[in-house]
Amino acid sequence: MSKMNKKDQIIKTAIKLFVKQGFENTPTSQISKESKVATGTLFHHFKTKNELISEAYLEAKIELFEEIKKNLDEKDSTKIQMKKMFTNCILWGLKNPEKMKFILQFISSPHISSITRKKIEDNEAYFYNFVKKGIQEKTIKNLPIEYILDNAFNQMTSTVNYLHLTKSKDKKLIEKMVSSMIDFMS
Amino acid sequence: MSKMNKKDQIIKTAIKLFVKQGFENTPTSQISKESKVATGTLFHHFKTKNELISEAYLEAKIELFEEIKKNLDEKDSTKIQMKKMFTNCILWGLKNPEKMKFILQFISSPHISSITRKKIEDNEAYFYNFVKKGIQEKTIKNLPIEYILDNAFNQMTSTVNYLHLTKSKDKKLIEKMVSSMIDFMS
Amino acid sequence: MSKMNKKDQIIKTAIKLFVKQGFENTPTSQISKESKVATGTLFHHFKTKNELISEAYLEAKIELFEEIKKNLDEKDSTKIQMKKMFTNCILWGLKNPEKMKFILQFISSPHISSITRKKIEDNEAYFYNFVKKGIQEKTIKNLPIEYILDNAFNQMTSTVNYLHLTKSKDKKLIEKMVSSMIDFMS
Amino acid sequence: MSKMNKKDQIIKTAIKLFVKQGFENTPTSQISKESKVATGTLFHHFKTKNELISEAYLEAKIELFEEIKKNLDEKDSTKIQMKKMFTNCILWGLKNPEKMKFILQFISSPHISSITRKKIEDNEAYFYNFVKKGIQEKTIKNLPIEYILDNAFNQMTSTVNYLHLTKSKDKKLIEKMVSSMIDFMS
DNA sequence: TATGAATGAGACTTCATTCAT
DNA sequence: GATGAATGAAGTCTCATTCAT
Repeated sequence: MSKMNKKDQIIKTAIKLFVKQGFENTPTSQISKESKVATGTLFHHFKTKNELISEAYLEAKIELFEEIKKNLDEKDSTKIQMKKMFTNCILWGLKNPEKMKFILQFISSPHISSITRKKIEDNEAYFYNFVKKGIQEKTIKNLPIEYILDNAFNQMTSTVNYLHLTKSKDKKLIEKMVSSMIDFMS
Repeated sequence: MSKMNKKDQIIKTAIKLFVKQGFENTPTSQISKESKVATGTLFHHFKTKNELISEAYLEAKIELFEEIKKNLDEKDSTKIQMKKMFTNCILWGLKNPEKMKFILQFISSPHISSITRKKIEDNEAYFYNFVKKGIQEKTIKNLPIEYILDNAFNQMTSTVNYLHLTKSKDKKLIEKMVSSMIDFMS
Repeated sequence: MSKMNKKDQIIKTAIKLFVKQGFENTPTSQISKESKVATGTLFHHFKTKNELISEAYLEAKIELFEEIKKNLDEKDSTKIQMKKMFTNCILWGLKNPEKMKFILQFISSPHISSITRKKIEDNEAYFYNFVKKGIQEKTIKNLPIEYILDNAFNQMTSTVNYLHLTKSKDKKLIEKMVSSMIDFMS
Repeated sequence: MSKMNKKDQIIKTAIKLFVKQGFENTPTSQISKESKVATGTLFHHFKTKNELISEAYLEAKIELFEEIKKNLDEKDSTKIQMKKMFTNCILWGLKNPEKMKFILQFISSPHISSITRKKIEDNEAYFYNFVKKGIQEKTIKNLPIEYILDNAFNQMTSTVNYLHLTKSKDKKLIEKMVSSMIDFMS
């Protein structure tokens, strides 16, 4: 048995189930049962189901952010870094297609508390600054930063979606898609 | 007040509420109450809640398709037609932000029946052929057609979303966004 | 089977159970089961358990009021009318000791909605005016009317309680008690 | 701040909350939180929630009894002693409206253990004997002693309640009320 | 076509109490 | 004495859907 405490065990189970079934179709009873804790334990750690959803979402989103930033070298050119980030994201998305959908689902969900949104925005600051610098350098088009970020994420979603649906792992194709996204931005 | 029949009134209310609250958080009872019809009436017109959302989705999507195709001249170049379509879509989205959000929200919803999906695909054929021709002409990048279409729609969503949030009607900005999308595609 | 509709059947059962067990110890599930209706039916007629409690309370209280006013002759002297009312109340209380306790229990309950309180006050107006007239005639002591009414009800409660506990039906004793109350008031 | 120990702090908080919300609507968790002790601490001092209310009730009632007996002079006439007692009670009630309400609310609560009831009865013996003597002397009406005691307490409750609600401190009024109660008894 | 009372499975949440630390 | 995470039975309420009128 892993040495995970009950709260973490609940979050882990919740993510797994939300990803598989969507959160509206995942009763708290199922989460507690599969976490092997009592119903009361879940509500001891999370006042409401929404609070659990928020925390689970935050955890998933932070995982993705960390993944995107992996192996980034600030000495590389903006374009190369962008390429790396897109690729990181797509590869993670292909390995975790359901988690990717899960994150997408939540983007405009009323379940996410404003506190959680704030924490996510803090994590997004890194990307915000990256784009800002790119615009200043003229490597990235002078469009509103929020627009660029949102759009980039949406494009990655389409990409992962397509690759997943067609079960394609064609490296050339992925490269072409990434370069298409870079065309959009620069 | 328009002389809308009960069925249309129900669809209109449903879209409004689904967008505001999400599908799972909108009881049919609320839809019927706000439509000023009896609960039985809703189920008289739509066998199930899923059938209601499927019909609503189909209706919204077809309206959008018609709008995008408006004033298109086949004698124009592919690029000019593309520009017109993007612009048509964005303008419609700005005029109908709720419907646009609704379409976005339910793009990959498990509640939309496969029959409805099939009908939508039939309507999408026009755009599919448009892209196909563009690729043959080499005006559009040689990427999978489904990917291009999905991506294009996602980009328009981001765009409408951004413009709507910032309440911007800046024509120059819209033009830049449209040209960015065209860069992506060509 | 009685020709009572479901709503009335629910109220009747609720009063019976609230009286026997107290309302905090009476689950809505028991009420619906003993009323032979579905859980949903109870909540179709009463939005919340509190709404049911309020209506049940109102019904019991109005029954008592009607009972107190029974056989009253406005041509009688104030004292004779008072005597009749006290006696009516005590006899009803002895016949319905549980209902009497139920009413008492609720007097300052937070479960009773303000709408219900208003309706009860309307019904109490009769007694208010009776006391007012008595004070003007100098048959009743010049003390605040609300005070007199509340006190009178409390005294009747003590009386019913005592008689019930000791299982006494001693007519002489009851008469003495009534005359004691009248002494208090006049 | 007084240097109250945890047990007393719990009782004090419990009384306050029981009066405001009722027994059934006051979770032990709220009591421990507002007392700034852990949940376990509450159950360390009181085996069950019922034991807590029993102890709180006993404590409040004994405090009241002591207060009523204050400054009593056995050489005074029964009437004068009665007057003093009524006045003592009313004044205490006005100073401690919450405790007074608490006592009233739980007079016939099934949650008070029979052991506690027995202890209270022992304390009531003083008043029982006082009334008994009064009846023998013919200063007090020949009615059942328990009835007289219960009724007297109920009347004081009404009185305190009225004075508290109207925020009246009118000495003349209080005197009239006291004399009304004495009329009832003698 | 239209109505709305009736249904009952199942959802979320509460809460007194225990126990290892 | 003091702590607070853990428990799980039981409570209130929701909601898509049906059906007699």
